Amino acid sequence: MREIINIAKAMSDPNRVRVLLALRGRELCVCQLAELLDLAASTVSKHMAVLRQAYLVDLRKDGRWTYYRRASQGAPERAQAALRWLDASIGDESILRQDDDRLEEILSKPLEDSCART
Amino acid sequence: MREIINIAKAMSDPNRVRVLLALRGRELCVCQLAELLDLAASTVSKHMAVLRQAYLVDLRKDGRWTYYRRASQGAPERAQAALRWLDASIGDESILRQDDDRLEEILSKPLEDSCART
DNA sequence: CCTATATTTCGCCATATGGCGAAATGACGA
DNA sequence: TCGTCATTTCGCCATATGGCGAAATATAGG
Repeated sequence: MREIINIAKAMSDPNRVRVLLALRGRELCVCQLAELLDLAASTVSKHMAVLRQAYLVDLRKDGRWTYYRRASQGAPERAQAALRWLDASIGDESILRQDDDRLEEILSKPLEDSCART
Repeated sequence: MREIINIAKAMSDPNRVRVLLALRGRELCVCQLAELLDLAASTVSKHMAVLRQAYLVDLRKDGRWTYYRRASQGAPERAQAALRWLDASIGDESILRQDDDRLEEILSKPLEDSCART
């Protein structure tokens, strides 16, 4: 029950859903996510902790950077199934298309442009 | 997106999850649910409005009573899929077994015993 | 019409949540 | 060792949420 609630809570915020969708097929670091969502890094960090507690994302630390990616095979089936549900249920919305465009731009430039942008 | 969020929010409260599980294969009226959860009827009513807005439950009015049941075929696929996810993901927990027992008892007695219990 | 009763709506309160900036932490490179 | 920078943690604020009881609504039955 606790796990179900954690997953549902994690998915009940628009910014966290946008993160999960942005992480389809790639990993992103906190400052890239912060730029995408236009939120403070501390806020993104808090969101990622919620997603992690639900086992929806995993992290990989590389030097100063923390890269988040979607939960993999090792994750509880509940969490994997929730991600499949999200992917199957999400519609075609302008904000998501905007995120896709924005992401492409973010990924095409050096990391320093996303981080260190005070 | 809005719909995804509504569904996730609806499933992010323990009492609402208990309701959804109690409604597997049957319909229940507000006072039966209130007795099961040991909550005020007004609180249950509010919970049911949240579930309804997410298209997870439907209602049928019969005289003074309002019976709620799980969303049927007519409901959005997103909602049906969410219920399937819940059923598949929920574990075997003592509170749920207690609910099952409690429900059996509630259903075995006349409706008046659940309602009008001021 | 009047009463009883099931439900919903309305106010209210306590707690949870999401946002920020500042401070703490950890790693890199000089 | 020191400074820089990405991230997290902390403290704060505004709003959302879940709970209740009282009042409003709706229906059954005198």
